[in-house]
Amino acid sequence: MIPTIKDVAAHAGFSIATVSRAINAPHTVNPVTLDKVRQSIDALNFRPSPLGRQLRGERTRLIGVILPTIANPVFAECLQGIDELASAQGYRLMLMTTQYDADRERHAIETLREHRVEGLILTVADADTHPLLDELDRAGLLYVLMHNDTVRRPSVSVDNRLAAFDGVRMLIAHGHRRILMLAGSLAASDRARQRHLGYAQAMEQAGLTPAPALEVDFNADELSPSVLAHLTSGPNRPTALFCSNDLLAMVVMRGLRRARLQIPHDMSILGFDGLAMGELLSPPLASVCAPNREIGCAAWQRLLARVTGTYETLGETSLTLTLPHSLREGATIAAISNRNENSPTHAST
Amino acid sequence: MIPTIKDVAAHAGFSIATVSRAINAPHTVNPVTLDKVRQSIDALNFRPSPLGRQLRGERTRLIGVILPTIANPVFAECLQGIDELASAQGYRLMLMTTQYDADRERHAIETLREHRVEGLILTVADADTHPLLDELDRAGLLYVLMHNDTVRRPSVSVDNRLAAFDGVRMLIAHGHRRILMLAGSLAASDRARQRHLGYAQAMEQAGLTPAPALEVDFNADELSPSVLAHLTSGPNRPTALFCSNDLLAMVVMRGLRRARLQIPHDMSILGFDGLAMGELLSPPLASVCAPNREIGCAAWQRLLARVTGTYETLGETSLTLTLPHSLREGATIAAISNRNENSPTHAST
DNA sequence: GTGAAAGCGCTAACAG
DNA sequence: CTGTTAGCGCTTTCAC
Repeated sequence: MIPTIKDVAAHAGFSIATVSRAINAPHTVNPVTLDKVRQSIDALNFRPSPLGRQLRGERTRLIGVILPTIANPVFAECLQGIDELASAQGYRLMLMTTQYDADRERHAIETLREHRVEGLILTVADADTHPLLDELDRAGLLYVLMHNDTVRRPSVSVDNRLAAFDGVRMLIAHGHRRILMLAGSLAASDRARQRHLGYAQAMEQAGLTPAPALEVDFNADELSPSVLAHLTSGPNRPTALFCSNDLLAMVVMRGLRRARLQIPHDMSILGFDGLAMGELLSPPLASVCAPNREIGCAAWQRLLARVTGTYETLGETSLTLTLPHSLREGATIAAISNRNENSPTHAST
Repeated sequence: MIPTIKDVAAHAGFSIATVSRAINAPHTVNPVTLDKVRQSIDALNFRPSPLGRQLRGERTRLIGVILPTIANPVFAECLQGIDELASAQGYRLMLMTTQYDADRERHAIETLREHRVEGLILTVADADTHPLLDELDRAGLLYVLMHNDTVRRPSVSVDNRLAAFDGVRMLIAHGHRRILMLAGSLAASDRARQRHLGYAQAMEQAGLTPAPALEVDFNADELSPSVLAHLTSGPNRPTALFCSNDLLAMVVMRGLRRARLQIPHDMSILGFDGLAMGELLSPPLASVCAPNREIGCAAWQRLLARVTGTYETLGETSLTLTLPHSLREGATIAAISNRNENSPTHAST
């Protein structure tokens, strides 16, 4: 059905070796022959099978991508960056998602290794303590992490601690003093830790007391009563929330609205990620922005450099690449004045 | 580096054939032998190379997925559905995006064919007139379309015409009479056409005059002056907008807000797609909802059924599968009363 | 400049 | 029950 090199050889009246050469080393074959072979190739619409090549020990031009989920646009944005460069450079992507599940991560890596991917671009929960990454190191399978905040492994990320620090300082600059950090419930990720660290440092620098991150169930329709109590009751209720990612911020905002709190009047919100979509919200979501697409692109470039052995020419010495973050001052942050901070709308209705 | 079946054979002291049998037909080999072989497999951490199998003419267990983009969550949601079933059933996904570009579509299909994918799941702009799909038919490469609205080719979709019809009737039921449809600028897609048809039918059935779809530049930060003029000026300005997809609706809403229009007070908005994210917006986006994830799942099932030749057992006779749509009555739609519909906020300020 | 042949990892006859 | 062998599509010596 699909023509093979044999069919071309037969059609052109030459051996398969000549056809192969015509494809891979045109200058080594007689121009007349070359022309005939090329005509046969066109006539049969032949494309060499990567399978044959791969088996022969050639490069597979296959890169594995392992992401927690693509439901979160952060990862979709990274993937866009990777995909763009990959397809432009003639590489294929094999995609697997894990939902942060260790079994699925293991399975994904195994599967992709079987397929002889030349390298892996991935995001895991916690890079430093991830046993599978040690295995990859041992097995010599090249990889680059995205968003994982580690200095021990090849990775591309923002400085999560510093970025969170800057974000929370912005909240403080707007007059907020009681600021709480919210995190997803399965959030034992390295970056969530770093972000909390940055939060704590910003608080302490301003003479404020940081609190542990409050865990929020990502998938629930409403905020849990206990969380809601934390956020709304008492004179010590927070005036601003720093959410460990934008999607969480959106979920939290919905929960607050349902509890009749107005944003930003009754509560300011700062997210993290800088989802493109955040700018479309009303009010536009303030966020600590990571250049997600660029992170994908950079991860690709670094992986490819290592795969092709041209890593040194990149002029990079360190294992990790830290891309600059930025702050999006969306309208979900209100400046606060001391006199009205304790009288939320819902209390007065 | 990576162990082959030979290494296992040598390690276990049997022939490669026995090893192969131990893997693929354990019952045909002596239990004692089987045990030894399995120990060697574990010891060497051997996993059979799909390459060898594929080359041998076995099934590749590889499915190609071609999407316009993953920046639009509609497609990300579909992909989630596909991925979930695929990985559960031991298939691998090869993903390529096209941005609706014909060259990239061609290239994606070629590439995936070279890799001997067993089938293709894809979304194109216009399925009926797409020459590449005819080629696939001719070449015997199985595929299933998602979201494309056609009866001529295997596809899974909602009834876009009917869904739009229902959506616009909802707008009419809320008292709207001047309803405009907005579409993305490169929107010569089959589903956009069907959605406009549904819009037009709903309008006519209510004795109203449908207008051609107004094209909006998706990527611009602001709505163009000419579009804005259409939407805001004169006594005949629309009171409701039917946007051909949710992302467009979000862009349009931002544009309207920047023009100082309040939603839904000054303008009601209805989207199409039912993005999960829409419910997180404020106000929650009203939308004609397609079950995107289920569309992905169904496309997978149908493709797999055709690939494995069990299509008949699905009990389906028609080429296309139409999944039910639903209406999400978000707060972006206001009921309208005739007396105030001509005095938008911005005119009175 | 071209062809014959080996071999990549694996499965499937076919022998024994 | 197990081993030998051919061959999947391709590249690459090695002869000619």
